Amino acid sequence: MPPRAKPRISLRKAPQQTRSTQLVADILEAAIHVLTRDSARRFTTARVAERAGVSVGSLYQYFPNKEAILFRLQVDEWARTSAVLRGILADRTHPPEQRLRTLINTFLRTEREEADLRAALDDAAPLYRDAPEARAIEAAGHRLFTAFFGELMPGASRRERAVMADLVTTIMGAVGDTVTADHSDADVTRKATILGDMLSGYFARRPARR
Amino acid sequence: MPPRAKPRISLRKAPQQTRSTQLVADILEAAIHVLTRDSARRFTTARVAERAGVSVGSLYQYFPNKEAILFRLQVDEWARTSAVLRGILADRTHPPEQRLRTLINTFLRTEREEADLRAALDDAAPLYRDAPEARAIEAAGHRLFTAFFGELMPGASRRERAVMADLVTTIMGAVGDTVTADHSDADVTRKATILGDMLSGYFARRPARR
DNA sequence: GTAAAATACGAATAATTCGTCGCATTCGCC
DNA sequence: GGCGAATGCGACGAATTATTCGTATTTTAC
Repeated sequence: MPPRAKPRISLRKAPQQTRSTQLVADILEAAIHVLTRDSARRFTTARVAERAGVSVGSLYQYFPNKEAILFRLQVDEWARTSAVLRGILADRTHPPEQRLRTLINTFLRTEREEADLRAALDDAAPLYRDAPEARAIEAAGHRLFTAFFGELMPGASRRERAVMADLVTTIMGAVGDTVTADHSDADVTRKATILGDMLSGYFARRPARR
Repeated sequence: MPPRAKPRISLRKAPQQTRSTQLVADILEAAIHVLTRDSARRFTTARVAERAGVSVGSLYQYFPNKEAILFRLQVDEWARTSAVLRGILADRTHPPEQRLRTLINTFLRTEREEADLRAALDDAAPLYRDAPEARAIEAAGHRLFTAFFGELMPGASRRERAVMADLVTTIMGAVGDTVTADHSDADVTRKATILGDMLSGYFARRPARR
């Protein structure tokens, strides 16, 4: 296979004046609108530009391609979420298990709020997922958990912690994806509780080594 | 919203003569090839037809649209998998917990074998997922587990079992998705063991009622 | 052998798509 | 007020797409 030119996905140039800053903001807002009201399939530069009240040309001034817009939304989303999670995990005034439960609960609630956007972004994922910038985000999430598992799994090897971080990330992400806007508070709590029982139960009784 | 015309996704007409049966088979095989070698994004009726050594027109004789091909692949895949799982769960000569562990192990190994196709089908999912025929498959999987959980969670309400079936289906699916072709046997076993510990541990110590 | 049904073909069509380019307008600053 | 840089415009080119339809070929039934 020929060494494919990886598509750039970062901003083409940074907006300098206020009007262009606003323009970028408008585009992102419009992008969310198109993505959720229409669908990932109908996510089109023309549609986004029109909704934003901006011309396609202007859009391409700041975003090198369609994928870059999606990626930017994903970055912003992850920034919001990870800030919250990081705060919970770092709060050493509570024992690790409790922090884990709080994290699950908070995470699921966050996911419910952004359910529509998340679902659409997931559908569009194949478009931006392969970019190197996207990998960096995954890695960041992974590190977040791996560090925390140092507390939950005393004596575990780095490799063991990494495997667990992998698994927990996967599980939480998947369960988070099932939480839609029409889940009631009780539904979310139920799922969070079960998941909390499952994980903390596992950590408590974890076989010494295998 | 106008009552959208749902896209048909079933076969347009059944092949009758042997040559047409072969043609459909060729198309499906070619579809797998295109999906895995290329990608969901490049999955095109023209490309599939060319690879199958068949004309586009012939393709449309039997498949009403592109989505129908993808859906058919998904149906076949699920038929293979569910048959195996059903067999494991139904074998009452082993205790439920052991069956659960066997199921997880077998499932993950199955997933590894078909990893490429599965990943591509997942990417293409937005195209066929919303069809009513597709919902039926999900429901079938759900019933499979709900029934089994009657054994694992004696005394649990139907609703409780349904929630668990939901959760377990989600978790297994997600973990299965992480298993790629380059996972070693040891890797798969490790994941299966952890998942088995987690789930069966939970079932064993499940709080009486909440 | 022949007629009808089934099957196969593939060029043509109609829609969409992304991304660019040359030019017009506005801003920041002296 | 005026000048260069930043910004904004939107028609347009080039490419890809799904799907149809009129016609040609093959099979089946009698």
